[in-house]
Amino acid sequence: MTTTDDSRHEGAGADALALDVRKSAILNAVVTEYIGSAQPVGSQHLMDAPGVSVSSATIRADMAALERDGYLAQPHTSAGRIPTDKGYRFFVDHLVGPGALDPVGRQQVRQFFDHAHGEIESMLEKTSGLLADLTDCTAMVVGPSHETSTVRSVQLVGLGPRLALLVVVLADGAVQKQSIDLAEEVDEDRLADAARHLAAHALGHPLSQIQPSAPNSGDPVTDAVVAAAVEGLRHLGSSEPGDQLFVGGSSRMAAAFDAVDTVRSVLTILEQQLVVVTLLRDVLDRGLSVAIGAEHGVEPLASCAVVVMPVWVDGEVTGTVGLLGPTRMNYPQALAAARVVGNRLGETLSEARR
Amino acid sequence: MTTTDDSRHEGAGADALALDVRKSAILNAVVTEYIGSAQPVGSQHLMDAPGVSVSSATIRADMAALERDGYLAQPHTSAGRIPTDKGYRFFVDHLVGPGALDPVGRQQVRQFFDHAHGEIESMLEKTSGLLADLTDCTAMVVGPSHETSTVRSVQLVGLGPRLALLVVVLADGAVQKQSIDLAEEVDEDRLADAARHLAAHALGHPLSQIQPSAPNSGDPVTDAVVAAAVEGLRHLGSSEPGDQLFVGGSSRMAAAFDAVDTVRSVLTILEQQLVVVTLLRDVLDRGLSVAIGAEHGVEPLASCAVVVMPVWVDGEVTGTVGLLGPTRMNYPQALAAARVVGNRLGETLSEARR
DNA sequence: GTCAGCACTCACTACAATGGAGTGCCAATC
DNA sequence: GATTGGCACTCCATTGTAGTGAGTGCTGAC
Repeated sequence: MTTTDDSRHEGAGADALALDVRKSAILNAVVTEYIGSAQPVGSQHLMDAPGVSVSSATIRADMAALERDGYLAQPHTSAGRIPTDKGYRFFVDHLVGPGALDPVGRQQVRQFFDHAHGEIESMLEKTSGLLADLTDCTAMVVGPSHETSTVRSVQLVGLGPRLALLVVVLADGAVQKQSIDLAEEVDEDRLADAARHLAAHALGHPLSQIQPSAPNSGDPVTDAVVAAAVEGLRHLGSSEPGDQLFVGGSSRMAAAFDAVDTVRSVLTILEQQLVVVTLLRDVLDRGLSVAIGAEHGVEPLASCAVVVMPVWVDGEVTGTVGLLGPTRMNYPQALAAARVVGNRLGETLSEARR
Repeated sequence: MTTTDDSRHEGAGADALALDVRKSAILNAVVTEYIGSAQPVGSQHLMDAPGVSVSSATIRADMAALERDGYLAQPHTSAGRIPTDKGYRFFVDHLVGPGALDPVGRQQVRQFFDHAHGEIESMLEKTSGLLADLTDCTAMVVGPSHETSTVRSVQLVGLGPRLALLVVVLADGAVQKQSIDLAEEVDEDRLADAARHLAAHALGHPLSQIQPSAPNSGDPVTDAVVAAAVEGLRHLGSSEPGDQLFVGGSSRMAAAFDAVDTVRSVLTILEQQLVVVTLLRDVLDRGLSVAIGAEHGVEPLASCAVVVMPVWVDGEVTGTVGLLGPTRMNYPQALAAARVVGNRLGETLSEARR
């Protein structure tokens, strides 16, 4: 309870998170150093850190206090300190400024988005690669949800006597398809008829708000096709969003850990799209941009941290970019990269929409 | 040159690959044992192997000969033997019978394909997961190439005043899209006109054989749109096939090796779609179904083996299923699984096509 | 050709000794 | 009273030294 046994302390506010200026500087230095070296850092190495111009003995005392308060930990008695999850948390909350990307990275981002074009999926895929390159982390990009996007065109294409393909184009340029099994043979004219009825029923509505029953056309065969197609549309609208996740640079997880078991369990998680998408959404919903260690509640990722950034398209959050790395990841760099890429991605998508 | 110094030898054919019956049995046992245990196997453990009813001393002599001929290797002097790439090669060429999947696996495959439906991409994705589950290897599925598939429908959907989306449906059910930048504003009617002209020009032809120039319509604006769209069509036809690769179970690579470096380099390769697709095609083109170690010429995969199986759709090879594992992977199981899944996948795709 | 026996090799393990980085504590100092 | 140099202590990591055992190659007998 005596976290601030020092005279100079800044506003001992609601929670006991406030730290001595020097203790902050020490914590800052430990985290920064450990992020770089992955080795426990001792009091000697901190003497020439900025904001810490005291002897190693004093640093030791402060470090002992920081350990008591749960910000630092010791792998073993005669080792240096490493940050705990709580330590990282304080670091990202109080010690990491807004921060900008390094010039090389800025250049990379600019070049990428200047040449971004074509299909949205391949662009998102490439964006995940870019983020991974920038940060040396595994990157995740969740594509814009099409929930609110309205139907711009529907089409029925016959592929076989009893098989048709429903092709839907949404206002944001997404194309979705769904094969429709037909109860009986339907010729091209009937399909075209059905497509017209379908268009009248669905155009301008979001997929999720399409009414289950379409008005009758008078022709029972056409009506059956329309009914099947409406079912298909509704199915598209309710399908899980997992198919819009792009993971890039998963090999970087292997570079981040030296225990092959950890790598395996993390990769296993990354293969489960639903888990990843849910994780990112959860973190975002809790108003966080960083989730460290146990904070995100996915056990196999206990030694990982997640950085998320929403993607705004036309004033609405429709996508997410995320980074996954070890808890000792480079937070300032990761935050800056995620922010910049998320923003530029949002801008690019907004432009494409109009 | 005296690889067959024994009286019983089977047709000392073109190359000196023929081996003593007993030596074959020993090699077989070593490979089988090593695949299971990942430990060098010694002469003692082989005494009760099938086809080897001799003393350990005799086995030692044979193993020494097998080592001289390059089929086996010793990690160090006083260790057992492990197979070399050449040893594995002999194993798969001469010692692995056609082989069938275990009943549980067969059941899994049956169940999977009985319920396979819907979009082709998601089915291929899930197929890669199935193969990975069956074999505990990383699985790769290359989707049917759309090179020969004919255009079934083309459509132009306006997304903005100067932006249209070209949506193409191919006869095999594939949907491709390409955004088209328009030089000037074009209204819906003109787009529909252009789409009609486009359809007349392209319908029934494979994407790759669409002529660069379409007949004039009389209206210069429409013609400009058609020209841009034809350009888009041809671009789709010539685009690299990389986007049709699905990799499943990449986490299994982490379980296969205990050197984290190896895992990283293999994962890096798996992220390069073009490399993987080229690799699979190369192996197939050389008439092989297995490529071991250095045989496939991708250095970072030197400690890996690849199993490939073509996917026949309507009497034509249009896709590939592949497995990637350590050179000590379970070849009989992998071959059986790849064969069964490849066949069933081909059948399912053929059915969907008609 | 096969086999039992034997000497030999060499990774693996356990154990003690050493060095060093880092700590906590304390008395002296500013 | 916070800071500091000094000091004893802890414990990991490294090195050196057997001892063990699995496995081999060789040889002479059958």
